[in-house]
Amino acid sequence: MKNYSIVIVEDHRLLSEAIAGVIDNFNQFNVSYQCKNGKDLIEKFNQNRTYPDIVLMDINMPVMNGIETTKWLSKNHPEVNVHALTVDEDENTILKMIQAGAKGYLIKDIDKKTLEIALLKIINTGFYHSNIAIDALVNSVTGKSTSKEILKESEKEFLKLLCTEFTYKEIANKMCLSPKTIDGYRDNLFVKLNVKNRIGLVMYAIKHKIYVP
Amino acid sequence: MKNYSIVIVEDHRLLSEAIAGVIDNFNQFNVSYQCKNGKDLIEKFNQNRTYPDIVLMDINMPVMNGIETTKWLSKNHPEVNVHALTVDEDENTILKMIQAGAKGYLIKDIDKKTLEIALLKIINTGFYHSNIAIDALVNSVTGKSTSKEILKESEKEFLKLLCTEFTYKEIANKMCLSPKTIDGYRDNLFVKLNVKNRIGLVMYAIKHKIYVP
DNA sequence: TCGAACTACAGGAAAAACACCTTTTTAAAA
DNA sequence: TTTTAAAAAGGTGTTTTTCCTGTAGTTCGA
Repeated sequence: MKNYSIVIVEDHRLLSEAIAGVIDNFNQFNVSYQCKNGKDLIEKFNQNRTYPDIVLMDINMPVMNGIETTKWLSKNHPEVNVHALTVDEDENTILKMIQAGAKGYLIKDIDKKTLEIALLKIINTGFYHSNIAIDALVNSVTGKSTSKEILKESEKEFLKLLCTEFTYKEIANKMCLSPKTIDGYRDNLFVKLNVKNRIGLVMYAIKHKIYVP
Repeated sequence: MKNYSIVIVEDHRLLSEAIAGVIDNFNQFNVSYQCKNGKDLIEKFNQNRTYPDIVLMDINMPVMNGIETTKWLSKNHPEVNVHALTVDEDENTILKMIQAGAKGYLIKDIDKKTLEIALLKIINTGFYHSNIAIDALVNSVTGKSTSKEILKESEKEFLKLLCTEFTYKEIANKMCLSPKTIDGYRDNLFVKLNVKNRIGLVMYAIKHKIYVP
């Protein structure tokens, strides 16, 4: 029976070690090494000449996050199975990871047995998705998707300012635009993001990590 | 050499099992059982007649959170060492846990070795705190504390509703109060929390985890 | 080169939010 | 029972936000 190697990319050390411990107990799998973030992973990849079968990737990390790292891996080591392992992300993040090349999406709220089954399925079929990821995919296909990449830079900039105590007039000033243009930005976003007022926009910005409180 | 028993209270199954795995490898410690939340813990405590030496407690959990559970333990089983084990909480939450009776505060970003050292220190001295907890304590003593317990329940309830797209009139309805009373609540909070508008209140609520997006 | 689509911007009106100040209720203390 | 303080509610006026509709300039592809 072949032994498959796994690399964990996760910034919380205890969690990382703990998951490694769980996986090392599976008899078909072993953890080669652990990385604190994407940059760390790239360094280790560049100095080793042997690559793992599966990379388990956290999404929120300092220095270099899961999405960027996954993109790098898809480009430079497409033979490696990247799988997201995270707590509770929104649909958008899940889709971004999948677009970036992740072959699967696991939520951390699974038990040992399920993790083992998931890893085996990844090896055999190339993918495994927790239900939440399936939902996101279905929604994106059926067009119910919350939003793909509809936001322009100026709108993101605007959303960030919305999350402060500035009035629209002040925001217009900061962005060097007429207050009436700002009105337009806002009204567009109301329709695009399907919210009724500024609070709705603020919540959107926070949930999608455009503004981090 | 005595063997100390530990109970883990943590809602994410994988994480919970993983930590349990790490701890079971320490030769002076073993995990008696794991609980999904505070309610679960109380049930297990009530049916067992033997209690653990240490309880490792997550703070954010559904059903019954870490603070409430810690209060219950301090009252009903003061001989049990409760220790918070969590990711990154604000000063307020740390202080609340300590007030509730937690003997220590560990951040999840520690490595295996440190966890073992921490557990030993807990057994021997009764406490262990990650640096972040020390900071919070020092700040609270030196009066720099962000905010103690200035908010009443009704105000927290109001803050939660503020974070939605409801208008003040609708909020008044939900709270069964006159819109004018709601105006008063808002104006009070503006002064108390030193913000200018609803956005400021929303940000306060989020930063202090009164509302979780 | 024509029009479709997009961006910046305006006017105006109605609704909601904000400010300030007063009065009534309620509940507890003296 | 009177006093007092806090909570709830009312009045009035200003500012900001929201909602419409509409125009001028630009870009870009057919």
